Amino acid sequence: MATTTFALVDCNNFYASCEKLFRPDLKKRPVVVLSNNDGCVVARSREAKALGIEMGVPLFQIQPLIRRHGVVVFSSNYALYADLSARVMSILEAEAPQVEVYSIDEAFLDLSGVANAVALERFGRRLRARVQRCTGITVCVGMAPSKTLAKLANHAAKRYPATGGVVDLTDPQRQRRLMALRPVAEVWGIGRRLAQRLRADGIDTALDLARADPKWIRRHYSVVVERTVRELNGESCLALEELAPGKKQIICSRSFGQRITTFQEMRAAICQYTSRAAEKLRGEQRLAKMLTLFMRTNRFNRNEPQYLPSSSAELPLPTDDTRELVATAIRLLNASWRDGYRYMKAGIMLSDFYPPGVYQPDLFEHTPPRRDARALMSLLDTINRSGKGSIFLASQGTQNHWAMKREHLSPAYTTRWSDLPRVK
DNA sequence: TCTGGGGTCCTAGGACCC
DNA sequence: TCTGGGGTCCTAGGACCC
Repeated sequence: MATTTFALVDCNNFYASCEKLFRPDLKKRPVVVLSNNDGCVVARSREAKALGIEMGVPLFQIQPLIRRHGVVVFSSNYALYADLSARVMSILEAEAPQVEVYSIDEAFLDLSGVANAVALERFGRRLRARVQRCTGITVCVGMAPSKTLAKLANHAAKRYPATGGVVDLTDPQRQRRLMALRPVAEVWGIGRRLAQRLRADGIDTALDLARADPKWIRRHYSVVVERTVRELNGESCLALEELAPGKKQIICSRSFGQRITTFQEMRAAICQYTSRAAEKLRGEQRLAKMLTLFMRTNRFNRNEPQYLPSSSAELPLPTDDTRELVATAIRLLNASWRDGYRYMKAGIMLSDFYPPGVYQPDLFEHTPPRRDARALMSLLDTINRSGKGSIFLASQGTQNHWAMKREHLSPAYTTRWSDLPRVK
């Protein structure tokens, strides 16, 4: 049997690179991209990393650094990143027979067809050059017999410039040499908590983990960590998944640009989130039977009274009708709202999904579905997708001063005609 | 003053059934 | 009055990922 070879292709500093793409003047400048609400740093260019700006750090904590070094700051512009991501992925799909799009900036490839090490390395370099030429985005490529090792190979490709951004880790000797150098926390699937426990057990490097007894690991940790051990030893336990499995839940939640203190504002926000979630649900072609609502005060402020209610309701029948879902959300809100708190964040979650037409109601559930619902909802989605304007329920409100803060937003260079970059 | 959003999987414990 | 053991389903919480 031929062994499998996976490649992990990962875009370098993806969001920051996207922003730089249309601003050649920023080529050598440190650039950071912020989370929603301009809260935290979620992407840094190479120059920004060199300044010691950490992933996830709140913006206000690095203001002095930003001023001192002239760091250029962007709000996140998902329309831009999603569009560039699609371009990168389409190139990968043209070059490899099987591709799993793992996230917005990375994909696993099945390279089992590529015969030997020389060919693998050449394949990686060609792929990298092609993505660079066609999109302007730089990627790194790691190749190995399991996904976990391919991840590790990719890290090495990023960390060691001498590799030219491509690492073939199919050779077991080479795997061990690299694993001896890398801390266990860098292994895919080992987060902060597990790394801490593993270190207490004397497992410091990736190689220490690879050499641990899988049975012992299973007993003291979990089947997940056991699988990681096997993967580090070149045994592929995680298959390539070309078709994304259907979602099991849909969440729509946001922190507010300004704290919410009134019921009216909260109701408008909840209506908006629920409408958006219903839209996503219809996009998945599913009906939901369960809706959960949650609200949060600011957990970072210890001097403030805290309130974090969360409640769920079952719909009489699975539905994707915005009006029914909004009515249910409002019912939950009425029950859990308390005056006197400064709410920082709220959200709703849809779960317990059914494909249309299969749900078997019992004898006593006979609320007839609204007959016009299907047509109305699909009309709503068509209009809102057309880009010519949008329609929404009046309850969503029109004056949302709590809306998301995006003070450093770049233009929609690739998805809006009026924002097309001009060449002078 | 200012701290993201959207997901998945596993496990332990309780309820319930035979 | 004595009072088992095993299976399944559900949920909450924890851990991880990007």
